[in-house]
Amino acid sequence: MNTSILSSHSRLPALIDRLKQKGHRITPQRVAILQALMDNPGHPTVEQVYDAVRLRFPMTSLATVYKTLAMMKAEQEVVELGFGGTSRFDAARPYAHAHLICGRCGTIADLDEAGVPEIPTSLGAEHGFKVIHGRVDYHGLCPDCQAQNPADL
Amino acid sequence: MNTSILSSHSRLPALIDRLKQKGHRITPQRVAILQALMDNPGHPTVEQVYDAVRLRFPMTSLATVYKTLAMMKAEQEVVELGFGGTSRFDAARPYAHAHLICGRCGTIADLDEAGVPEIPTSLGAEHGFKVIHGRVDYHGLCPDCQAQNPADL
DNA sequence: TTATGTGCAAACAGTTTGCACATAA
DNA sequence: TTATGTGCAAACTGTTTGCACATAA
Repeated sequence: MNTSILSSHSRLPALIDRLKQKGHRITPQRVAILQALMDNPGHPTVEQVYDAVRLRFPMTSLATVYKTLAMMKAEQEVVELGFGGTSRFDAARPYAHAHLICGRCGTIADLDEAGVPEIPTSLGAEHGFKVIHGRVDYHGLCPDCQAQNPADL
Repeated sequence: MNTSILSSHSRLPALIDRLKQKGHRITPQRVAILQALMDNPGHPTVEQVYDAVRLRFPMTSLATVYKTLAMMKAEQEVVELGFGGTSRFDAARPYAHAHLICGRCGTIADLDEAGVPEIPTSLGAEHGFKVIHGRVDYHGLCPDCQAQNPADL
C-alpha cells in the first residue's frame, strides 16, 4: 500500500470540495472515479480507471468514466497524457516524474525524482502561459528491446 | 523559408541512405513523405503530412503515409507524439524543444531553446534505457483561454 | 422540484489490415 | 525477376454523443 503523505486519503475530500464549489454534483460513481484516479500512482488508461471503478460500483458505465474525466480535465484536476493511441490520465500530482517510453514495445516506466526539470513558473510571465503540469518523456529503447534485436540497433 | 543549418536539404539524402542501407526501397511516395516531414518544423499530424505529400504526389494514399510513418518510427527516424486524440510526428530533430499545451483549446505552441533539460545519456547507464529523444511538455492555459474564462480560473 | 448526471447504444474519428496490383532494385 | 511497397476498402479501437431515465441538492 502506498504510504505517501500525499495519498488519496488526504487529497480526496479536498478535491470533492473543489468540485462541489464549482457546481458539480458528487455522485457515488464520481467518488469511485476520483478514488481510482488518486489511488493509482501511475498513468492509468480510461479502461484501467473503469476497471478499478467497477470494483466499487459495478453498475458504472464507461461513458460516465469518460464524461467525468472530461469534466475533471476541464477543471484542471487531471492531465490527459496521450501516449500513442490511447489516452492516459494523471491526477495532477504535486511531484514531478519523468517517463521512459519504449518506442518498440510501448512500455512506459516511471522515473521518479530524476531528470525532471522544475516547472518554470517564469514561463507564465514571459509567454503569458499558465503552467499547471510539467511533463518529461524520454523516448527510446528499453533494455529488453535492446537485447531482442541487437542487429537493428 | 527555413534557413536553419539543419534544414531538410542537408538531412534528406543522409536519411534516404540510412533507409536504403536497412533494406527499404525508396519510392517517390516515400521521398515526398520524408521531405514533408523534414520541411515541417512543427509536429504535424498524419493528415497534415498527407496533405503536404499530395502537393507533390497527388496519387499517394493515406494508408501509405501511415505505413511509411510506422516504418520510420521502427527505424527510429521519427518520434510519435501523442497529444490527446491524434498522433503527431516529429522528425528526430537534433535540437530539443518544449511544448506549451493548452488544456482548454488544445493549442500546441513550441518553446525552442528554453526550459528543456539536456537529454541525460546517463539514463542509459543507470537504467539500461537507450534514450533517443527527450520531450518536455508544459500543460496549462494559453493567454487566450485565460482571458476568455477568468471566472473559471 | 429540477437541473445535472447516468447508461445504453449508435455514431464517429483515427488507425490498421488484407489483398490484388505495381514497381524498385 | 521478385521481394517489397502501394492503394483501395473494409475492419477495428478508442472516444463521443443523443436521449430517456435517475437522482443530488
